[in-house]
Amino acid sequence: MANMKEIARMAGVSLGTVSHVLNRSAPVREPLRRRVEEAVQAAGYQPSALARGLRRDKTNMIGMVIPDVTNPFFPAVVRGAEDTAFANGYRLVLCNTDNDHSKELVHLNELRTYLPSGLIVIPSDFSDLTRQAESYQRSGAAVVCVDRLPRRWHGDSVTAANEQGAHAATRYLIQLGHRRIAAITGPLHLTNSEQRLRGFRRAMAEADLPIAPEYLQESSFDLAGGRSRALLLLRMLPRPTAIFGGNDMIAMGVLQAIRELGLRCPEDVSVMGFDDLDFAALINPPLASVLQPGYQLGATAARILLDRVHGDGGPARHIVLPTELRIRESVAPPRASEAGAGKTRAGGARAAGRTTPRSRKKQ
Amino acid sequence: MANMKEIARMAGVSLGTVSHVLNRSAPVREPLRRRVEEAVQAAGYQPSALARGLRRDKTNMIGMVIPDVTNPFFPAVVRGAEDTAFANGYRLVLCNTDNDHSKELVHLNELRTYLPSGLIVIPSDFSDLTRQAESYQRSGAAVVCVDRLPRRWHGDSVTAANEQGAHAATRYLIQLGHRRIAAITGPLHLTNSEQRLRGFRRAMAEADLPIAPEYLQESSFDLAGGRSRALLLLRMLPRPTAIFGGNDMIAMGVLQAIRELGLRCPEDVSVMGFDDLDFAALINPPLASVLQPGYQLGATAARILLDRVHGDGGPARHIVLPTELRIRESVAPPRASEAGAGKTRAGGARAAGRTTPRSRKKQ
DNA sequence: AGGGGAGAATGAAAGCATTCAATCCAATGC
DNA sequence: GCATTGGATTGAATGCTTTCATTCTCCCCT
Repeated sequence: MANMKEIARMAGVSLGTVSHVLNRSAPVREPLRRRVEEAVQAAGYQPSALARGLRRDKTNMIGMVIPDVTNPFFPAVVRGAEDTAFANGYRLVLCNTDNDHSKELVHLNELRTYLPSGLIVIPSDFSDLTRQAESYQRSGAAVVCVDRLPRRWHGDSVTAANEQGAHAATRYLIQLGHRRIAAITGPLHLTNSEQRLRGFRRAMAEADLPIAPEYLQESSFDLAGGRSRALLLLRMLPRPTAIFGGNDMIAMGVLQAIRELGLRCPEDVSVMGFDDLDFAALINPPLASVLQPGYQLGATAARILLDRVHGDGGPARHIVLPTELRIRESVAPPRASEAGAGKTRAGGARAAGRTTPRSRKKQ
Repeated sequence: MANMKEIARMAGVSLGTVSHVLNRSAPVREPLRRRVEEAVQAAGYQPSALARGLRRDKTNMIGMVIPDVTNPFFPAVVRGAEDTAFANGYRLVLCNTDNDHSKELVHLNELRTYLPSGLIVIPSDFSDLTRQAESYQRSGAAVVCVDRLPRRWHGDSVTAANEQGAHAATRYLIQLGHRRIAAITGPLHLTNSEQRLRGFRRAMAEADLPIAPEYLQESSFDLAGGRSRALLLLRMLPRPTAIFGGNDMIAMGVLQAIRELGLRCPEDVSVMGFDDLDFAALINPPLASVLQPGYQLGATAARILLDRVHGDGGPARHIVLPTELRIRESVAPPRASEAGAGKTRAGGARAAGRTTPRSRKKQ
């Protein structure tokens, strides 16, 4: 492919002029500009992204570092980021960390050599991002943190309203009449898990409901963890009438455990998830959940990053996107014999969440 | 960050020597080599990927062009490719085309300016990849096609055994005693859809079963399409006793339609999917499906690409990875009154597929 | 008509690593 | 002991674009 010198020769102008036409970095008078544009057309010339990046000390790449694309929640975040980046001429380099902070470190170090404009990171467990980000920022690259934060993070971040979401979900269960509500949280060293737990606790406290310590189980964010903790919970006496899962995978595990024990959802146990993954509405019974706007999370992170690239030097922004309760058939009032004494039967609760159909997958 | 000249100065050697130490491109005697390595350490030096790529006319990036990460089948492919690429020092630039060939074209053109080592592409509808790939290959970049092929594709490819998979699935339904089997295919301009249909037809032909034309429905690869086609099929008289979906999303739509009409699966209608997405085993009833090795698809594509980069100039490779039947509760023999006259009740059929638990998601 | 100045165009330098032809050295062979 | 050979080392050239100091034009004003 032709290079810029070639174009300059063809158009009979200097290198600088070609560059100025290409980048609008200086006014170029009509006749020259036209000649350059025609030469570019004729040669099918495209500037080398490498040479450009080398010279400018910055490329239009954005490093996207996430635990695992294969995890059903993350693709939406990636897609949101990619769309926004793409629309602005930026490209995403995708890195999976498997939640391993040493693998994350490798990616972070490697990525630097490409001089990306910035990084969008969903931190791994025990991430060292805070320190790494400093060196990026020193070299003018922006770093935005998404979904969960590493310890001591003070930079830009975009997260979901985990606490509110969990609070609303728990409150809904309480309004339905549940009193013995258990929770299976995700790993509590993750800020999002911890926030969800806090929301759960707050709702329970506000209703003056005690939380039996054994009703609080910590699990990994997966189906197996949810299932095993649910098996424990479901065998306790008295048995909880509702279980709040730290995410939808956990909730799926709960549903599985319920089936295995010959119990029924929602008749015997109500189940609430978190994330509202696509399949939540599709399973049987449809899973009530707290919608987390994955796409928006990614898109917003990219937006902030681009603002930084374009010179926004303001203080760190901490965007918290609203969550939304999606009520579905996996939650129902407890059996009459179980209903909280004196509690009304969730008169207004039904209005708290609406079920909106979602489906737009194509292959 | 320091550059190579700096390192050369620190180590008291020439630029060339530093380069040779870094790339093992020529032997360097111990004392010098040590001095260079120490200088690299001390300065925390990392070569600039941009300068390197510029000089070598090739970077260690791989363009990964897919329809949509958000589509549940693709993340596994991406992950397979990323793992293999990463293990060999390559990085993935992710591009979503939304199945739009003009968007694909934009990506393909843009990507070129990064001088990637190659491209892994799941072609969009009506992709112009065949032509684009030529120009890549001329410049020494490899292009590998995955999952489906654009028209007239003669380059490297990695696909699943779509025909065999569909054949095995259909044969299984037949062996269960079904005779009126309908199929809802994906878009038939996609090679994978078409191959699955061919497998379906072959199995039916081999059993001397006719296929009523109205039992063959074409749909988009999504839930809505599957649902609407299923509603048509389920209202036909005689009603099919089994429906084979072109992928799992379509099959999900079928299940939904069945429920809506007050029918039951598998008692009234058996349902078979294709892909074996993670949720297939988790829904109710668990969905029988044809496992497509998404991760392997991606990993193999990356493997081939790397071989090409390392100089494999052999003829185009067309890898076809085996699919595997996953029998689950969504399929069962038809009601006794429906069973094909003279057909045995699928004695050996049960052995044809085994259900293996799969779950390893973490967040 | 001459001087000044704004705007346009130029081209060399910079940014960084790789490669190759040339040089250097030591050891081997005769 | 000298020439030859092969391996080790060097440094200039290269790839491509952006930037900036400089030069050039042309117009306006006095």
